[in-house]
Amino acid sequence: MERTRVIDTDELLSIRAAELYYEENKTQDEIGTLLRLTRWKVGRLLAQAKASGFIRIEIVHPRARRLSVERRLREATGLTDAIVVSSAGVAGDEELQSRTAQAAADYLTGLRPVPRTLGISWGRTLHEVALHLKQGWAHGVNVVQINGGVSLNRRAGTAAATAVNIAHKAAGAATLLPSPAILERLETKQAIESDRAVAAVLNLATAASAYLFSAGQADEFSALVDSGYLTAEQVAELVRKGAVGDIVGRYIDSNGNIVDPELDGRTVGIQLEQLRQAKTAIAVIAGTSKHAIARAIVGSGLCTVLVTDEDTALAILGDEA
Amino acid sequence: MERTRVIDTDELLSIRAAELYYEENKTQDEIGTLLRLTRWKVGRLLAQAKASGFIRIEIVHPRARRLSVERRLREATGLTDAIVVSSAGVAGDEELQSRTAQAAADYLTGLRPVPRTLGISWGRTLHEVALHLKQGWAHGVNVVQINGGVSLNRRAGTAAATAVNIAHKAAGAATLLPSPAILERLETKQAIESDRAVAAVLNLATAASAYLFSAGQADEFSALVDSGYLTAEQVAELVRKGAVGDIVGRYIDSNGNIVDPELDGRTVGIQLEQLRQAKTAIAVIAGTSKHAIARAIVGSGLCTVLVTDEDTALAILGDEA
DNA sequence: CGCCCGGTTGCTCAGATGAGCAAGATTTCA
DNA sequence: TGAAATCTTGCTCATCTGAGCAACCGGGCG
Repeated sequence: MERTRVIDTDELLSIRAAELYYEENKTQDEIGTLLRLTRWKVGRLLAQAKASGFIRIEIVHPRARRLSVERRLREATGLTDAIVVSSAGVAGDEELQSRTAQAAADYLTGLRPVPRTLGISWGRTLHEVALHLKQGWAHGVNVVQINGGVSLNRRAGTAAATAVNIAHKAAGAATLLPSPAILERLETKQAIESDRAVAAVLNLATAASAYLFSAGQADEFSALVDSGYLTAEQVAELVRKGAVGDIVGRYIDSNGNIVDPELDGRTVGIQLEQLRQAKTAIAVIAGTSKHAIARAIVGSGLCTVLVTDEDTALAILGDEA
Repeated sequence: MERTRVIDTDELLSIRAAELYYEENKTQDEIGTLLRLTRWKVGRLLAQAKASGFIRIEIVHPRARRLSVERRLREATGLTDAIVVSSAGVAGDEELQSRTAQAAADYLTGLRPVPRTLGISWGRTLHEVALHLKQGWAHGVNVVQINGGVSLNRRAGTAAATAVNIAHKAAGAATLLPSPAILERLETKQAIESDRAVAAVLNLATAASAYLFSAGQADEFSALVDSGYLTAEQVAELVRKGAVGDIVGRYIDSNGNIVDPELDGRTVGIQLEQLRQAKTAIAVIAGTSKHAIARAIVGSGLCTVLVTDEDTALAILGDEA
């Protein structure tokens, strides 16, 4: 900290002017009289104060977005769209996730063209997005799961419920993927994928007109560990190999590459290439623990649209301060 | 927390409008086109957003003051003047004290009429005020100490140095009060007060045209404990009797009354009545631990001017939130 | 069925503000 | 020192914005 920085007279004046302008809402003219300056000088001081960052304007509201950050994200990453919710005055990660989910629901509702088929993953975040969607948010959107996980999930049915909920609220049908997320043996996985019922769903998923998914961090709190697909040790091993998190059940490193091809081979769901080639792939990611995976996803083109919180967005932009 | 509060359409619109206005700085007209509203509606939405408190404007600068809080303080307490420094983006109490001391120095520099004799107390805060004063801040201001404490002070001379420093920078003379702050026996105190040298200083102090002083909290970290005048146990006992802190060495309760008349009788310095009757009595008080004593001082008319930090000011106003 | 009333909308108009320009002040460098 | 270069100042003018007003809308009530 530079304790002894020189503060020149104009800087002080600009602060006095700002106080009178923003706190006392006097006109620049009145301030001019008070400080014995012309009103033009006051205007310039004010502009200077803004430019130096002494004036901070925050919009404090759960639905507030950070348009300037969104713009920077779009420009820096080539995303089609970026939605960044403000974290001003937020207590914890939970509130942040809720706000982000709300924003994702809003985005989905306003999405044009309306997707005929929407491929979705499952998890806490997606579940919350479903909750925030309003009845009738669209008409005739069919929903299809893009990765396995229904049966083994501890709170059985959350994954299915998410898909059904989203479809129902859009007066469409839900198609579930009746398969575990990860199988123990490659042969089992190949067998299940060749099953007509499963193959049909995967084909539908591959042909979806838009995707909506979240991502998980790579640690012992991951949903895949929680659901019993992986042990904490297995995840720790993946981390050693460079994993930063998972997306549709597949663990990737910071460059967006599959970390463990063998494991990946046993994972049921669409391929990452599908997401990379999709015209609309919406990633919804919030919370401090997901900065790394968010960065990896955006950096490697796994989504075209990112819905996230301000801190995650700034982490992606490399703006730690 | 009300999670399910209804957010009406206008509220959401006003947030969108605010984002475009403050973050993207578009004109109200442009926003109107974007949101399919007339520019008047946009203006009203913006006004509504401000009125609802969704727009927060902060001036982030070490020298920034909170004029609105100052005004409220003046109105609520009848103070002649109130100076409140912003605590926006402040790390710890130390930074807060430094800012407040700076503000006190500024106030003193601008004080009119310039006092011929300035009565001051001593302590960490006053020392820092002295440091922040600029060479030549006034011409011919004489400084006189208003309470004892020179000799016993651990870092001997700080108290004296403060007075000398302030006087020197104003091309004036310093008069020191050559006495301990508190004496062990009443007789000793009476003896020392009747000594010609001491009596003369006290007379001068009583006749000062303005006073500048700080205050101490009542706990084991008090400067009087630190200097060896009182033990931690004695202070604890004072607290039991209702003490919230000390001012010019005298402990008062939340109503501004002397807590322990016996102890007070052994304390050397001007009487609190002197401060109450003074035309200009400037109190400089900063930090979370001093909220109670600040409140007591202001509430009981012990100062005409208060220089403090935002949190302390809000505590005095009863605005915890 | 018509009327009244609170609330909202679009507008006029005056005051507030920012962009751009030319004159004046200050610094820099030969 | 002198002159060029740069910065600062005060100004004009066009635009932006808020106050206040009249018209309008929707619903309750006689």
